[in-house]
Amino acid sequence: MTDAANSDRIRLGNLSRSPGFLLRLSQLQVFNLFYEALGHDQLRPGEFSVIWLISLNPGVRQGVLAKRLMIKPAHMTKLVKRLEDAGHVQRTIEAGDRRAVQLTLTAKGKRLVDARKSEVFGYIAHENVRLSAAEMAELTRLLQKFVGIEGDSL
Amino acid sequence: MTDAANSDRIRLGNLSRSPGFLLRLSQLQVFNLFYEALGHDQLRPGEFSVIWLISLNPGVRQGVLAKRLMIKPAHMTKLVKRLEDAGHVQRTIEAGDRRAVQLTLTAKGKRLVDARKSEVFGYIAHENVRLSAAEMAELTRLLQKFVGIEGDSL
DNA sequence: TAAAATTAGTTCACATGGAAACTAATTTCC
DNA sequence: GGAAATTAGTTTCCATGTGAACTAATTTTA
Repeated sequence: MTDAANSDRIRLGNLSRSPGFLLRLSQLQVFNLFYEALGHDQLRPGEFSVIWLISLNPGVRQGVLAKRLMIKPAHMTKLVKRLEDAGHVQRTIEAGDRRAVQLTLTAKGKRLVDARKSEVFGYIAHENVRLSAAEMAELTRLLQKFVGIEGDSL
Repeated sequence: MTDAANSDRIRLGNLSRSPGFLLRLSQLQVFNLFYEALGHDQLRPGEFSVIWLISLNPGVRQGVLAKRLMIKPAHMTKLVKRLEDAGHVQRTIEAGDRRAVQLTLTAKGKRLVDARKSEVFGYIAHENVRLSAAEMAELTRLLQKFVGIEGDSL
């Protein structure tokens, strides 16, 4: 039973140092924490990101949002449609350029952001995580640099 | 044109410090690097992980692999079937427990691992990345700790 | 030892996200 | 000013991955 075939402890070799693999595992773990904390309602991470950015940037074009969030335009169309159907987002054809769609929050959307923001930005409690507060801060700093986000709001 | 509605520079607020968001962006970036370096053949990250682990742990059960890689059993079935159809993996019903499936590499599978491993573990060149070698090492260390992988092979 | 519970894996139906082709509006370039 | 190119967004179809229900084999328990 100490044989690799039957043990749960398997050798990872270089995979245990592979950033891609570690990022994938990390993201799955964070997703699980998110859903434990916020899954009770239907709010999903991507959806909150979108309404959050609309609340900070009212009137933003959905293409600009897609680019910043690295969501493909085709997917963004569906995401925004869901948010519109749910009554959180208002779509407006831009006056100057009738191809473009401007996004704003409805009153309901604003209430949702307000009600959930503290949970959304606080669901990674240090009790649930193997890193200290200082390590978590350093991890965040390195990830920011890795993806090219430097300041607070850019 | 400096208005949020029309600018590509949008405010992120707290999202710019959200580990979940940063992990997602990081993973997309790493995926892109992987596909630039290795996309020419059909090898995908998940598939390589599987044959890599089989090469290090011959005879491993596919359920054990699924658990370690955080792949759902239903998906693992399809993944392994693809690898079997491609002639990389051999499935064997375990003698002692006929419910279980043991995985080993074929000669072709071994050749694939050997041929690609240096690329797979080296595609994140420091030229392509905003972090120094030391920062990359620290990021890797923190991610390992975050997901609970401590030593090399566990 | 027979019935109940658990475990390993599979199948099927669905959801999530992406690529390619498309429409409509705008800009560029003779 | 009109054809060609570009841009914003949408639609359609497909690949990837998951949940739930299922089969078969094994273990537990009364």
